[in-house]
Amino acid sequence: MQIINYAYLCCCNGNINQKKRRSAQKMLQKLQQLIPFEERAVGRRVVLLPAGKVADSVFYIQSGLLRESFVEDGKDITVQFFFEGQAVASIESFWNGKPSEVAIETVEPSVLKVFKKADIQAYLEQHPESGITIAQFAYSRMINYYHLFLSRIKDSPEKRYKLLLEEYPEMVARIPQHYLASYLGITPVSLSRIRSRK
Amino acid sequence: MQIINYAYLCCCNGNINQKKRRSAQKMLQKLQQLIPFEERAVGRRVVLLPAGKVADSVFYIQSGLLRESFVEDGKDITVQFFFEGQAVASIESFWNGKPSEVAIETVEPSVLKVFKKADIQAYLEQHPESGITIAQFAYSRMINYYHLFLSRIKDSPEKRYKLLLEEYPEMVARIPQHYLASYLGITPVSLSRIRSRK
DNA sequence: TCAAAACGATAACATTTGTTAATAAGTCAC
DNA sequence: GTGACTTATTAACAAATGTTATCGTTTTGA
Repeated sequence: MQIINYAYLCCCNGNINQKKRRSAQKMLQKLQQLIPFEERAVGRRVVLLPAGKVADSVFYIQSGLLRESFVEDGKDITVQFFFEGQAVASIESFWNGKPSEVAIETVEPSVLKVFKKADIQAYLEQHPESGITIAQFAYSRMINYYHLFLSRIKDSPEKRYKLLLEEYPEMVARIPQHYLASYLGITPVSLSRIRSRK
Repeated sequence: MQIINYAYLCCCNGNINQKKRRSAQKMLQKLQQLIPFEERAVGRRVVLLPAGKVADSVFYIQSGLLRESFVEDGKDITVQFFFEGQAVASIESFWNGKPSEVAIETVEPSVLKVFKKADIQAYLEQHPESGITIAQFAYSRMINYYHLFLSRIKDSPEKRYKLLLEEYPEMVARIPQHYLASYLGITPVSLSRIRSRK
């Protein structure tokens, strides 16, 4: 059971539906009794993990809104958003111990539960079946990025905005437009135009 | 050792450098002594796995050139190319047993070694340490898609073409231009223009 | 070998997005 | 509250790409 928990802890980021999110939250509640964590309240626009730093924590979002981003040619690009009930880490950095290519920061003031890598590792060592855990985690993350990838290359920015509006209206309503634009791969000006032409 | 082999069998797709490819090929040679396979010679434009079908094979490319693609709004979009010495499967379908979102087909006439899922599973069952194997496989695939994803959202089509020309000139030389265009996310007409203006 | 198909270049025009700038409304911190 | 900053809209123009079509050339497959 803990195996699934951990898979969810690290996997349930990305745009997931209500059912999946509730399921993941249940799992994460149990997990919080197994691995120690520290609660942390932060304001908006606080950088939790700067690009270039090695990730040593997983952030569970009690309340608030986070985003994963990077800067290329002076442009700020948003990769994903994360909401309450989800868990976030710069996964490649977290597992490799390499500097993160992406930054993680708050969009809104947030309350987080911070799990340290050392504590997670200690837990995994006590549970040898964690081999399956890691596989599930890595696999789910792969699927997540795969779908993000496909959505970017399949559709025009305009179509992607419309799909987002249909499927995740709460995202569109809540996320500042210039972040949404960088997530859609366009400029804020262009997003404003798309919105205005119906 | 077999663990790493299998990881490579499934991971060494994507644009990898010469060193990595040689290493992977060595691994795959050993692997061919462990898991039964069938050799298959096919012409160009042969669909090995149609979109919608469940993947039950991994294709090792003895010679030739394959591509992974899907059709959206009547447009044919190339996700990745695969060359000799690489192994290919529609990974999500292969592991989930779900219908594949993508098709796999030959670009050039190719000679393939076909490993059946049942044979791979039988091998994994005989080697309980395969837990690590699957993790490595899934993780590597994730990194692969992650970087494909980042390259798509970071750079303009023109910049991506130039980078491809610098890093993988053999790809540009060998792959028909209209496939390259769909890989870069543009029309053949637009690629032709980019090439002509320098 | 030869007809059909595939491929790539080019042109003309439409559409979309980027860029820069001005403006107005909203928010935050003091 | 108030001034500074942030955010979103709109306009005008530039740049890039899409769309459609034509035209040689090459390749393919029978």
